[in-house]
Amino acid sequence: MSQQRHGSTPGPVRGDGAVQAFPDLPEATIARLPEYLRALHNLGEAGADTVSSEGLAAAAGVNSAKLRKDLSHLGSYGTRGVGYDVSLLIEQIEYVLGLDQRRAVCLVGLGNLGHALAGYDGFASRGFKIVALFDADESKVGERIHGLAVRHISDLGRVAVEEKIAIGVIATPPGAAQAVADVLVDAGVTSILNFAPCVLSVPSNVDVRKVDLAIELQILSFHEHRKASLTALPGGRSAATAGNQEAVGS
Amino acid sequence: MSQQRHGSTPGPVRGDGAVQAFPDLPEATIARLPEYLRALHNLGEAGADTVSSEGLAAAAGVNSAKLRKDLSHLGSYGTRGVGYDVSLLIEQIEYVLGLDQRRAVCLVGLGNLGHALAGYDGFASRGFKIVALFDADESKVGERIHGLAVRHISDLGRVAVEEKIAIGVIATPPGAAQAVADVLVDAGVTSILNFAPCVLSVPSNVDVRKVDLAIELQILSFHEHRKASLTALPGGRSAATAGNQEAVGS
DNA sequence: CGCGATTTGTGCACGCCTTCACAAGCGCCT
DNA sequence: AGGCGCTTGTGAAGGCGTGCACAAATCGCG
Repeated sequence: MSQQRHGSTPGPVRGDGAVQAFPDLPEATIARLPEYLRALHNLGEAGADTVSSEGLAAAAGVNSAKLRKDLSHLGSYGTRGVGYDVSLLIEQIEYVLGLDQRRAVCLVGLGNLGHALAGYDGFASRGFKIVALFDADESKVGERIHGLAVRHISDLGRVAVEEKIAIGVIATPPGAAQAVADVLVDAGVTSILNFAPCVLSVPSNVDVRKVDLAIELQILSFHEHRKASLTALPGGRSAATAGNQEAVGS
Repeated sequence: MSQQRHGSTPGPVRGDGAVQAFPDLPEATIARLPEYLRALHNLGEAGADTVSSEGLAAAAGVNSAKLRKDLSHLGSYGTRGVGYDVSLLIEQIEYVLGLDQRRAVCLVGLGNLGHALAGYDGFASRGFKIVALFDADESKVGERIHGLAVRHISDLGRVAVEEKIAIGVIATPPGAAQAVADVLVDAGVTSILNFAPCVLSVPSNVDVRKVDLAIELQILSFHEHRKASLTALPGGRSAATAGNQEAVGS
């Protein structure tokens, strides 16, 4: 595979033919890279030229040691005594995440949530382009949402192949989600973002990420429950968690 | 503290006064409980009376050993040789998650996403009730969304106290999120669900969960990137000929 | 009543991730 | 040029979570 991002600076480049993609970035690291990226963009717009691991870690809400280890995993080079070059680091992370290539996204299910997702700025601004919308409801077909016409779900398979859809977003009711996933998989889609509250069965080469808004609330509810049962007890520190969330007292 | 769900079956009850809420459920377990709960509801509606750990694990998409360990953590008792009583387990999990108490939720920011969240069925169906909507845009104030009037954000603090808001949902642009969080915290809200793509600073007794749709896509993008670099190798499959090679179907 | 089939609950080992602490490296100032 | 302060990159330790494998327990049946 060619496609080395820029030949100028040294980096994790294998000069000898095979690039071997990415050795084995820890999943936890990958999940944090987008956060670093956003922080870096903010810093860049603020005029910063370089950042220390401490500064970037604070901006991203993580431990500085963790940040350094994450960046070291992807072979990124900062400069000791100085920090990281902001724009260089942005390039590197975007390359690792594959954001230098635009990926076509389709959205299936245009209920409440799907409607909002279709117009969500965050997608376009991060290099993702929604190229097709689908719904099973005939009455919705043809409707234009944020400049894109809704198609009937029976066209999903064909269009997904034609448009080289890379990522499918499922925002249907749970009952329809598995069928949609099957069609997407048949069409060669290998990444699915699932908003439907159900488990999807897919081949092992397909990645599925799930976002369930109700689950998030239930997790918060648990912590509320826990905290509430502690406030009854005496003692100052009512709900001192050994805690997950970062809590910069500022 | 009282509120022991049913005195009949033995459980994680401390007969001696202090109940001490929940010992220390692993965070990973807590995150899975809502998934189990949903699977249980499905099974219950399907007429199942009891479930084996194997069956429930399949329905929830996890390993059966993990499921058993999770349930054992909260002291739940199944019956060896039989399985778990569906309705009893539902009760237990709902109790642990604190879903037996209705928690008031407010939603701040009624853009694209906020609008959808206001009408999202998943909240109400899980026992959460959105009791107030806020936005900074004067032109939106007074508008009724799914039966609830939008109030101006300057009322947030007062209303949050009056309505005993337990959970605040932030769906504002990132620039406004921190200010909203500060107001919520001042009003005594100790749980925040943040959809804005930014880091929030809150006191350590406040729990923040973050949902960032763009991050999910970027993680998928990485895996696409990684997979794409492998398709160059033999056995590579082109999108067109992607036969549906079944994975573990149900 | 006893036995076998079945399923839960859990001790244990392994691997991943986080965190600390520090040596190595870089730039700047004198 | 040399030394000093600052920051990165990383070895090592500890904690957490996962999954295996099996003992304990319960039910049903002969």
